[in-house]
Formats: sequence, C-alpha cells, structure tokens
Amino acid sequence: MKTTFGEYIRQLRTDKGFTLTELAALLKLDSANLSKIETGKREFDEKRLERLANAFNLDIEELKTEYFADQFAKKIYQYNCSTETLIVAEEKVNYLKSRNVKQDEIKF
Amino acid sequence: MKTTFGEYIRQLRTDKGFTLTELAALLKLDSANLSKIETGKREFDEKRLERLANAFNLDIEELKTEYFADQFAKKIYQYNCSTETLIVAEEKVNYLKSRNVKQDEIKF
DNA sequence: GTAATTTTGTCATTGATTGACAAGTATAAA
DNA sequence: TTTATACTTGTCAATCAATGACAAAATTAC
Repeated sequence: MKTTFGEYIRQLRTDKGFTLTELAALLKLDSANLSKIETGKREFDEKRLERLANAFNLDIEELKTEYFADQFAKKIYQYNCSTETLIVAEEKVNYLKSRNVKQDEIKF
Repeated sequence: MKTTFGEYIRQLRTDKGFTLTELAALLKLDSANLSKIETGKREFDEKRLERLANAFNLDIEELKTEYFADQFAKKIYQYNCSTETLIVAEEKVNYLKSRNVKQDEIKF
C-alpha cells in the first residue's frame, strides 16, 4: 500500500460505493472536510481511526500502520530527512522499550 | 546514538561544560524550559535546530536525523505501533518522491 | 551555611487545527 | 439545457495544544 492516507480512504470509500456525505456521517465529520482529507488538504484525526475501521471492517492495527507511516513519510519528505532517519528511529524505539522495562523493574 | 533527543542535548551541553542558562541563551529560550526539554517534559522546537548545530558545531543533517527519529520513535512507542510501520513509511516516502517527479514532468 | 544550578508548577499568549457553512465546479441523467 | 447529485474550495470563528515567561522549590557544589 503505497498511497497516501487520503488516497487510501478514497479508495476504500469508492470501492464500497459510498458518497462523501455517507462516509462523513459515519466518521462524524463534514463532507467538505472529508473531501479535503482525501485530497491531502487536511489531516485525518487519529481519534477517528476506530470509526474508520468499523466503517470498512478493517483491522485497527493495519489502519494504524497506514496512518502513522503516512505521517512519518510526509515529515521526511517535507524536511528532506536522510534515509538513515527511519533506521535511527527504530533504534530509538528499542531504546525506549528497554528503558521502560528497566523502569518497571525498579518500580516493583 | 540511542538516547532521546533531550538526553542527547544534555550530553552535548555537559560535555562542553555549559550551564542550562548558558545554552538556553544561545538557543534563545528559558533555562527552565530547556531543563524540561532535556528531561523529556517538553519538545525541542524544530526552528531551533540550526542554533543548536551552531552551538556545538554539529552537522545539521545529523542533527535532523536525531531529531526526527526521536519524534517518530516517541509516536511509535506511545501508540504501540507495529514494527511494520517504519517499513511502510519508507515505501510511502518513495511513493511521495516518485509522485513529485511525475508532477515535475507534467509541469514543464 | 549560601550561591549556583536545575527542576517543577503555573498561566496567559500564541499559533495551528478543526468544525461549520456558503458558494463554487463537475458529472450524469432526463 | 435544466435539474439533481456529488465533490471541491474558501473562509472564519471556536477550540485545543504548544510555548514563553516567571516564581518558587529542590538539588548540587563550594
């Protein structure tokens, strides 16, 4: 899945034959704003991921992957970050996880 | 470099023997707020990356890598994102780049 | 002790995001 | 070409989060 998150939503929506108004109602937002989201002029709000998953019977974890990957990609593209950035990010995730394990150990 | 961005700044600062007040002045922020940044209670503002690079004679690209990797890692950790997320992000970066190349081709 | 440094708490200001709605364009069917 | 439906764009007030600023507490070094 190489599309942006907006294109991804549009794909899902049109595949199911929904109009903007119909999907917007399910997501509790304005159809005009959903249009902007699909065309990349606004961001999709993380709070609505679950409603989106329900609307299309999607696995919430897959959706989260698409959503956050999209955010990271946009930042990297926008700021012209080095290719290393994502590798370093992974190291830092592991660091945060290991650090928290240690904190837990201390706590109890 | 597996530390958080805050820990990284603190490392740089103490290595050079700067006080919070001294570095804060170079970065044009309050020493109390720099303390919060170093201890992870606030975020470092992207606008100040260049000043930080100057303060310690660092390569701005390396600094950007640290900075954005830190942001991504925190999000992934916070939202418990799948390990795939960063891989998908890389694909999306490539997608955005290729898409823009195409746009350029159309434009001119 | 006290002086310097660092941390924590608070809050008004600022800035960005969002919801909402109006007005526009595009598409399709009669 | 009219009408209906779907989509897009522009705008702006309201809302929310991030920031700067400063006071005061805690920690560290002398």
